[in-house]
Amino acid sequence: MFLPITTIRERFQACGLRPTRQREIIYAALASAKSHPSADELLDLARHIDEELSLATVYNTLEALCDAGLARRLSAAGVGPCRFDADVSDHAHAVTPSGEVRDLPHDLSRQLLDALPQEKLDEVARRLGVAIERVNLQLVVRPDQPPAQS
Amino acid sequence: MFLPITTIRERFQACGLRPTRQREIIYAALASAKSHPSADELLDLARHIDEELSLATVYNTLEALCDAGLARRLSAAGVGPCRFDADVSDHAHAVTPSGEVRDLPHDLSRQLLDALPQEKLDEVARRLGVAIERVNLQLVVRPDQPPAQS
DNA sequence: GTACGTGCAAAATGTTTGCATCATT
DNA sequence: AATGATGCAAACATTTTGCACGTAC
Repeated sequence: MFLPITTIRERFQACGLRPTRQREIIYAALASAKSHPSADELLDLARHIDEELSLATVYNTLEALCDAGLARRLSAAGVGPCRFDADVSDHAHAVTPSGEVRDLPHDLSRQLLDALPQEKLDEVARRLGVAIERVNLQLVVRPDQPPAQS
Repeated sequence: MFLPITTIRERFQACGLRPTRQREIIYAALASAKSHPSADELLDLARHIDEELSLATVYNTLEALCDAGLARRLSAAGVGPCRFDADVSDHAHAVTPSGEVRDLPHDLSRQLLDALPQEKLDEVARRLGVAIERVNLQLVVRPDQPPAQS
């Protein structure tokens, strides 16, 4: 469930991040969360372990993690608070109108992302005069099952 | 440059939106903007025409437009204010780390989106138990830098 | 006339910052 | 010891809301 503390420290060291207790707790909580928590939700999770943790530290830590490449900011349809993901591998998301974000099954993420022709991405880069850092694929979805209410 | 007022009114009527002066101005400004303005930027644009327009009306109108399907909310990398787009056709965006959003050339948008295999999207819908409303494709880019040599 | 839209200000929400203190190097 | 992180509160940025008034139907 939780990443071993040694793994966390190795990753921090590799990025030059100081391994403070708070950062370790926040990163462990983010990495173990199946959802993509907001800073606020992450504070709740992390406070199960350290009652004294502050929201400012959560924000500071998330920024440090994103800068270091250990986490990513997710833009959930432009509504609600920003969400975070400790899985920095290329993968696609399903977002609901209400701002929930779920991972796609990893094999499908891969198949969809691999379907994008590299030469077209290169052409975009050339025509816009930019370098493409990564591809962000979101499927905007709505639940199939009607909520038994009229 | 600007949509004819008759076109705007037709669209509003088709959606059941009351054609108020403010809404017409805001929609015309949004539709004519090549960028993807935030509510605040849109207020600046629209105030060239109506000095009295309020930010609350801009937000209310943008929500009405999005609900009516005449505009879309863009999630610009999770930073800064929400951005809006009056082009509701399927197209991809390039987003910079600073939160700027540009359209991809329309032909490339189309080619990239068409490359996603429909049967894989169907499989996602089936496996997640959702309906896919649309596909959101963003290329995270950074301005070109001199090519590195190896 | 009724229902809905507008404008203002205030509130709510989400995020960043200044600063004294504390921990890691 | 020096540098950088934490926690608190206050500031800041963004968006929503309550309400009196105005406008479209």
